[in-house]
This record gives sequence, structure tokens and C-alpha cells, in this order.
Amino acid sequence: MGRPKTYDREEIAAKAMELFWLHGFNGTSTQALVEHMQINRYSLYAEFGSKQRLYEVALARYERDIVGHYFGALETAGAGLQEIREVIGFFAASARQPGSERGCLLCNSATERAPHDPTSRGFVEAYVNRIAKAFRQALDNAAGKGQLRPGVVTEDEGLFFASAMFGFFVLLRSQVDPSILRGAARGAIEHLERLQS
Amino acid sequence: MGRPKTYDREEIAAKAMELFWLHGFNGTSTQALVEHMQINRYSLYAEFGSKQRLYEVALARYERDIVGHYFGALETAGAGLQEIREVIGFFAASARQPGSERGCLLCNSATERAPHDPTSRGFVEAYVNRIAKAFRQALDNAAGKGQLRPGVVTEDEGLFFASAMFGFFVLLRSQVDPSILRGAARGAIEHLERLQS
DNA sequence: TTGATTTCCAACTGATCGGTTGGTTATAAT
DNA sequence: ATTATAACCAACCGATCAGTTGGAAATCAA
Repeated sequence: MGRPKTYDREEIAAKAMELFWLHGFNGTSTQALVEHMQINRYSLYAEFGSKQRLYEVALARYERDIVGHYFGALETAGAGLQEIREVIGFFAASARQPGSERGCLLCNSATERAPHDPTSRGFVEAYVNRIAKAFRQALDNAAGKGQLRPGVVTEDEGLFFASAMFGFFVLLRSQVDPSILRGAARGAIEHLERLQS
Repeated sequence: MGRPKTYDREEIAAKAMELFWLHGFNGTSTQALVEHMQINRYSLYAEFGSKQRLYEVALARYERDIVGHYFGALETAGAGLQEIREVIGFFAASARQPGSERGCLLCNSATERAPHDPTSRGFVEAYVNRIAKAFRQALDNAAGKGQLRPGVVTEDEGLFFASAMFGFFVLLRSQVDPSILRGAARGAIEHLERLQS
């Protein structure tokens, strides 16, 4: 009953995520959201309540859809050293490619919002733990196959790789010379090789 | 001749840097600057021209004063492995300490401003190169003393360590659980140890 | 003491901020 | 066809945005 919505919630949430991803929370005005989401101002507030809550929906959506796209291979049950090499190589190859200026929405939120917004901080912390766990799992799998030298602390290594990904995201977003990211990636690969037996 | 200024340019520039560091460019209003700098609105514009130019002054000031404070030991001519260990240990120990929520102004600028502001990007790129060079130099010094295994590409390693610092800055600013940063730091230290002969 | 110079200060500008409201329109159930 | 319901839409809200202006106040050289 009642007049049906002319928009699809998932579709417009995706549009909002795009805008927050590119311009950040403070850099995205409600007017810009209204125009890019192709929705009426009233409908935006009726559907999402506030700019802050829409941002949280965007973070949740990013975590669900985009993170899986980037780290999906690493998160499969049988992932190992090759998947780690590939995710590092993927980001290194993305330097200054179209879209790379967006960096990672959750990394951007970590520097823009997390210090002042507990909800954003929660998303960031869950994200770090998720990525660290994926790396750790892949390293544990490799260790199970006897590919790692003894004494590797896979929990610390998972956190280190996750932290290194944040470094990559910052370099991607800031659009510095690609040779910087490629050199850093070679260092990361070298680290991985040295964990092997 | 004329009426003398009642403020000191360096002093108020330092105050502006503090505010941009904590809240970012978009998150800092001119009104907040006027209040925190304890200066009149007119004088702010007479002295710095625009919010953007004041921000650039803040970035330059940060690069000159703060970066040296954090990386000074690493940048001394005789720095080596111990200085690398110490800078990593310093950031790990800063997790959730008062002031750590500011993170690094240049890292924050990398995610907030660099993609849309070429001037900020220039500051970020110079910063990355400076830190990478400091790490590389320290590694080269260690290599000269025969402390590194053969085949270490110190340029790549310098970039990797610099990139890792950005990861640390993001974790510091987002105020996630300190155990995350400490684990990541142990991974970084482990990497350093594995470069040794 | 005068006059030139420069800063100080409050009040102001038009634009935009995030968010709200009341009347209109489209739909489904009756 | 009528009615209840819910979405649509433009116009509006006070607050704040970055930046400007004109006159008062303070200082210097003469």
C-alpha cells in the first residue's frame, strides 16, 4: 500500500559509497549526494536518517562487497603463499591506474573519521582484524605444508602484512609516483620469501 | 612604521598546524582557526591569504619541525640498524597514547587532500622519499659494516619501511587496539632481523 | 603634534551546510 | 470510485562556510 519507491535502496547506497570513497565524509555534501544518488533530498533522509547513518551504510557495504573483491582469494580456505604474492602484486600494479585515487574507503575513514567517530573506528578495527586474519590463515596453511621456516609467528606476520596494506592504500590514494609503490611491494615480497624454509 | 602586529607569525602558524593535524583540512573551519590561533579573522587572511595557503604553511612547518623530531635519529649520518629498531619501537609504544590520535599530518593529508590537491601531493611525495632515503641510508651504513646479508636491495627496503610507517600512522590515528600495532611492529622488527647476515 | 602607515576588529557578504516541512502525486486495498 | 497510505518534491530553516570591508586604534617618522 501507498506509493511505491522509485529507487532501489541497494543501488542508491552503492552510489553514496562511491562518493564517500572518492571525497571522504567531510568532503561530500548532502547536495552532492542528492545529485549523484539521483534521489530526492527528502527520500535520502527518509531512507537513511542522516548523513552519518548513510556513511555507516556505505562503510558496511564496502566491507561486504569491495573488501571481498580485493581479498577474496586470500580469504579462501586453501589460500597460501601464492595468494599473498598476488594481492601484493595487484595493489602494486594499481598505482596511478584509474580509480586508484579512491584508495580504500576504510583506510580513508581510519584517518578522517576514526579518531572522532567511534562507529567508524569499530569498522576500521574489524577490517584490520579481518585482513590480518586472512594473511595469518594463508601463512598457517603454508606452514602446514612445511613451506615456512620454523619460528614464524603467523599472528604477528598477519598484522604486519595488514598494516603494510594500509601503507599501500595511502600511497595509492595519494597518487605518488608508481615506482614508490612498486619498490615497497618488492620489499614486501622479499619479506614473504624470507619467511620460507 | 605603522601599527605593529600583536602576534608572532611562527607562533600562530604552529597553532594552525595543531588544528589541521587533529581535525584535517575539511574538518577545520576558519572560525575554529581564528579562535585557536587567538588572532583576528582579518589578520589571518592578511598574513596567509587563504585557508588553503595556511594549510600549506602548516604542511611545510610539519615537515620542517615534526618530521625531524620523529625521524631525526634515523637521519643522522651514522644511523644504522639500532636507529631503525628504535623508530619502529617508538611508534609501537605510542599506540593510544595521548596525542597519538593525531597520527601524522602528512599521512592524513595523503588520504584527505593529495588525490584532489597537487600541492598536498607534492608534500606527501617529498615526505615519502625523505623517509625512504633515511631508511635506505641506515641500511647502507649497516651493509658497509658487513651487517647485512648479500643481495639486500636497500632502495626497495627503504621504500618498504617508509610504506610500513604509513601503515603505522593509520593505525595510530584510528586508535585501534594497541596490540594490533605492537604485533605489526614485531613483524617489522622480524623483517629487519632477516636482512642481517 | 601632525600625518602617513599599518594593524585591529566587528560587522557583513553571498553561498552552502545538514536537515525539515507541507502540499502533491501515485499506488493498493476496499 | 473512494480512501488510506506512503513517496515525491520544492521550498524553506537556522547555522555555518570561506572570505571581505570600512572605520577605529596604534605606531612610526617628521
